[in-house]
Amino acid sequence: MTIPAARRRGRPRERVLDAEAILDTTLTVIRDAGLKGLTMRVLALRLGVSVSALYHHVPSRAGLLANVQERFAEGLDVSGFGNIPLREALARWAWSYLHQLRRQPELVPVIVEVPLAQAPRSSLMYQRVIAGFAVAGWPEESTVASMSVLETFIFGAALDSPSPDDAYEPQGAEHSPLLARSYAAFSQAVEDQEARPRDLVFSMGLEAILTGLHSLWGSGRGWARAGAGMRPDA
Amino acid sequence: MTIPAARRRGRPRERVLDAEAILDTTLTVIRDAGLKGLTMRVLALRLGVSVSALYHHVPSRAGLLANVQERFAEGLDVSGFGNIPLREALARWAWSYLHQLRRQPELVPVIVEVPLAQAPRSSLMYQRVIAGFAVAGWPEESTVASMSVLETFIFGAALDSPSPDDAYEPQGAEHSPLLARSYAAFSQAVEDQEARPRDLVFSMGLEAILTGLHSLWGSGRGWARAGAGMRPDA
DNA sequence: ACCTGAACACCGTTCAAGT
DNA sequence: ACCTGAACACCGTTCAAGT
Repeated sequence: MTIPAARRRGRPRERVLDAEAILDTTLTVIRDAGLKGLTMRVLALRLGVSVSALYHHVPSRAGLLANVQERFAEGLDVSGFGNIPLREALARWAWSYLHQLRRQPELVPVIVEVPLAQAPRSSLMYQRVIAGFAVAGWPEESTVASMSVLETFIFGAALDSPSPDDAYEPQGAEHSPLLARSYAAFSQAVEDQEARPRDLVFSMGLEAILTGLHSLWGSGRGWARAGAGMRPDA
Repeated sequence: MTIPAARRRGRPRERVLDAEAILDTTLTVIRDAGLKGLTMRVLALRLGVSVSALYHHVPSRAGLLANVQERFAEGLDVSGFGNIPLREALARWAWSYLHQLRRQPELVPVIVEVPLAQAPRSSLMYQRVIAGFAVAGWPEESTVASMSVLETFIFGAALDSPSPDDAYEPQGAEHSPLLARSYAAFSQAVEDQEARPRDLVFSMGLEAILTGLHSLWGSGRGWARAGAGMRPDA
């Protein structure tokens, strides 16, 4: 890191910034200091400019995060759809989705909260997934909801990523032998599978969802049964 | 709202605050102004005290949020476990969980991020759920992970709550007839079921997960199959 | 012990002044 | 057009001074 050359007051002869460079540095800062650590001052410091210089290339901090979301969607693995069996293509997509969210858990709120309207490139990703369902012969009415179910599960799985692996350890276990035994049994399975707890939970949930969805839409009962889980008191 | 009587400088004759009152007002503020809107200044203003007075009853803003999490766990419906069929008890619990998160979506990060170590009362809730699995005869090694899968899905479902119902509407649909048809078919199902899109997705996911988990652990193959969804390239 | 008021070290955003 | 520096209206937290 060289000491940035002091810049005089007016417009420099060569342009110093562009949106791309700002985005790159944004991701680095988020990785290093988290979303809360992403401040315009820190960003400016890393880029060697003044804070207000950023506003010539990015409308606001929120606009910056929309760019983050766009780049994220392009990083997901949709290569399986149409090329390998759907179940494997979905697993590949889901794991890449989770993996990318886990690599930067601080991005989860960004991905979830940025409206799709501000991220047109993200919908290209969705097209690939839906097309995968269609090619595999799933009824058209089932595909959007099925994808949403998977995405919902993935978001949830990404949420507890910051927590340590022993977050499953109960607090008041000494007061409940059953709870203690259950956690011990789960820990044993984790050991046997040579996996991390959260990975085992994710793979089990993924397997259950894919199996469940298939049974739902293969049974020919469709929404009649898919809606069976409606809230009792709704 | 009466104009608060001006308070003199020293210790008042009667105590003005306590942790319970602060928690009540905290929830009100979060409901009105969101988590970002929860500032110590706003909180103090609503309570009619100075900002620094809060620190006599609460260690920090984070400590305040731990209290929020504790109260949340006590509001979940675990009444079904041990009393009605497990599948229905789980559905009741899951819907109450989701419903409470949806009522205050801003609470999601609080619930997820506050370490269980700081919320001992939350683990009482988990005990009830695990006991429900046990009574229904599920293998001990399956219960913790099964509950986690459900919780993961619930968290994910709560995340997109702030987004409007038409968030499922694609952006570039005009470029993809398939995507347009799929969304239309889903919308039709929503109309037929007289449900909101996100409710339909949740009930479908819940149904799929319960069916899938049952098939997983009823097949006698247990983790061997539950682990089948492991990341291909892991 | 419990409250007030002032202070400290931060934020995101705006804008006149410079080239 | 594009950068700087100062300003504005906010944060959470601390602490001496008061009763």
